[in-house]
Amino acid sequence: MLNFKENEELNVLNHSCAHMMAQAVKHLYPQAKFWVGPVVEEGFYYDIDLGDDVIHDEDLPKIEKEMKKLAKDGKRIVRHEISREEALEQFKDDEYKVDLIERMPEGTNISMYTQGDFTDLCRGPHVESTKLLKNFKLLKHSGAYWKGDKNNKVLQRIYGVCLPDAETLEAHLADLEDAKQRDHRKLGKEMAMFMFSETVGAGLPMWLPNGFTIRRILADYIMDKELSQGYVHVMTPSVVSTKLYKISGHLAHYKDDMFPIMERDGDEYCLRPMNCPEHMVMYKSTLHSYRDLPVRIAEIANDFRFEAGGALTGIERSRAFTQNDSHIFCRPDQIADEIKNVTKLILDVYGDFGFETYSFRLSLRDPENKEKYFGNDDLWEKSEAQLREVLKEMDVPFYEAIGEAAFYGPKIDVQVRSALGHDVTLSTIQLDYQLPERFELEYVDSESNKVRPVVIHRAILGSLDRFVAFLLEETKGNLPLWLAPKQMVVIPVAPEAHGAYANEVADILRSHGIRVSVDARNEKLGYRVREAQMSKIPVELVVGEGEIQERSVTVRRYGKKEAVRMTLDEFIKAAAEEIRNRK
RNA sequence: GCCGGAUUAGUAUAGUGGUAAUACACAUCCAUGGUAAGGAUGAGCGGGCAGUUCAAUUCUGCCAUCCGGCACCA
Repeated sequence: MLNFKENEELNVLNHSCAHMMAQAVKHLYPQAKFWVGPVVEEGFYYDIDLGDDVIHDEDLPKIEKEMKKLAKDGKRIVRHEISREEALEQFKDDEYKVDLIERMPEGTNISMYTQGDFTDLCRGPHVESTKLLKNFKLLKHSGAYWKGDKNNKVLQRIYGVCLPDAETLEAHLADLEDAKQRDHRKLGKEMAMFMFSETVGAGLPMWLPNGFTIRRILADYIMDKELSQGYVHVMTPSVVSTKLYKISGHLAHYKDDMFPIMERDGDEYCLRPMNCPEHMVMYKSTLHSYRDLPVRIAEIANDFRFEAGGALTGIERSRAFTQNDSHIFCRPDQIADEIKNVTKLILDVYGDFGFETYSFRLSLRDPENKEKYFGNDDLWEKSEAQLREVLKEMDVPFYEAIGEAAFYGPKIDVQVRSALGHDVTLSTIQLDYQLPERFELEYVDSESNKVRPVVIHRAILGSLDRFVAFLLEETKGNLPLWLAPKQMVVIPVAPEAHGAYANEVADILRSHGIRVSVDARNEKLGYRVREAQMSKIPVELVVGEGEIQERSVTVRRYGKKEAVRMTLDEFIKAAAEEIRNRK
């Protein structure tokens, strides 16, 4: 997928196109005032104040038509500079421009770009003439809060892309269309993985047999990994007393994102939005020696968050989900090693799934906005430095993001891009000095002093839900053999004559733990083969006269045209090997 | 939550101010087969609540859900 921001040529082209779109909008909406029109990874947009007017779907073609005219007209795009004072005078009736100009240092000149009857202040650079801007498409529009603040006025935002020629534009639009085909919500429905129901409630997924099978495999997989790394697994309740969240501080900080509190017999309860506090209480229930640390408590845990309606996105972001969570209680001198181990585990797991496009993000506090966070400056700086140090030592490439920290501490997040281009967190490692303090956690050190441990929160698969969403989009629904809910189907050529052997083959495969079914319906062989291929079953085994004679099967893999006949024993050996190797 | 859009059978879509269509899936029957759709018949549909109208799936309002963004995302 193209990155319009990083590609220099596309960047200039799209920035110029944003100006041309603004010019077209000004022609159609003379009252329009313009905020900013930057280039982003997906193309360009412009934020526009249309007074009381708003953009509707049918307005985009009208704006496009006006833009075509401007591009055909081919006016030169001319740069000139004026002083800050002149600019303030010239734009004194435009509060948005005044806002932008006032941010420039006093005494500097401000550059302006003019094309025909339209002038905008802009740093540039731009293409020479609007005639280079013929191959564009307006993609979508939306309301967008001015300066990203929900208390501000909603501006009209229009998104578009501009490419150098018609062929690349067409190819890009086709790519966008392809991405929609891999949307996990579409695949999930087609493959009967999960469902939603208005009757059950918005954002509350129900896992169908196929989806549940994958979740079970994933849960087993990750718990086995964790066991091998010295974790222990626990289970804690989804409904808890609000006392717990009063201690943790979540009730003060997180209430708006929780389901409403329940009250009965004078006690208050809530659906947990996370399970950290329960693990704190569990840790605290016994006395710990410094020799016993780290204690790594893990849980496949259901959590509930009342996500804003507009945020719900299939199983990528829902209101009920299952975390692959763990809390590592350790001594300060163990932090670096523990974070390293978790990072290694993440890389190991991503390797098993063949993921290649992800990036590590060091999520830091926003120092401008300190009231959002617990704790003092020293601790924050120390924690952030510790995480940064580990990533550097491990030579893991990462970028830093200010304002993305948890309220209790900085994080290392692993970010992936969904089919529709959302940047989402899959795995996370969080360093926390706050909860141990609030829950007064302790261990006994070598001199018999009670000392506070540190907690590392971590999720490898993140939530099973989001992980499945990403897995479906990455594989386009063509799951590897070890994960496919239905791994194989046995198709007898003539059900009456060969059905018994088909059933025998299926039984033998099942005894090897393979998820298999027999399709002995009275349908033509071609029909059953087609159905097997369409439902993306990895392996299809056709058996008829010849196979019965040889005790063999004819194997055809999903998406392959050719079929290979091999003995049942050979086949089982190869298949078991493939599943064991998680291919 | 905010701005815009959408909601027609199990699924994907079409169409209309006079109660609705196509494909696949489903059911019954016939066909009994070697790698992507054998045939016939049948059943099944306008998110909810109001309003306008002789008449609403179609127009209007409210609600719900979904979609695209925005805001949010511990």
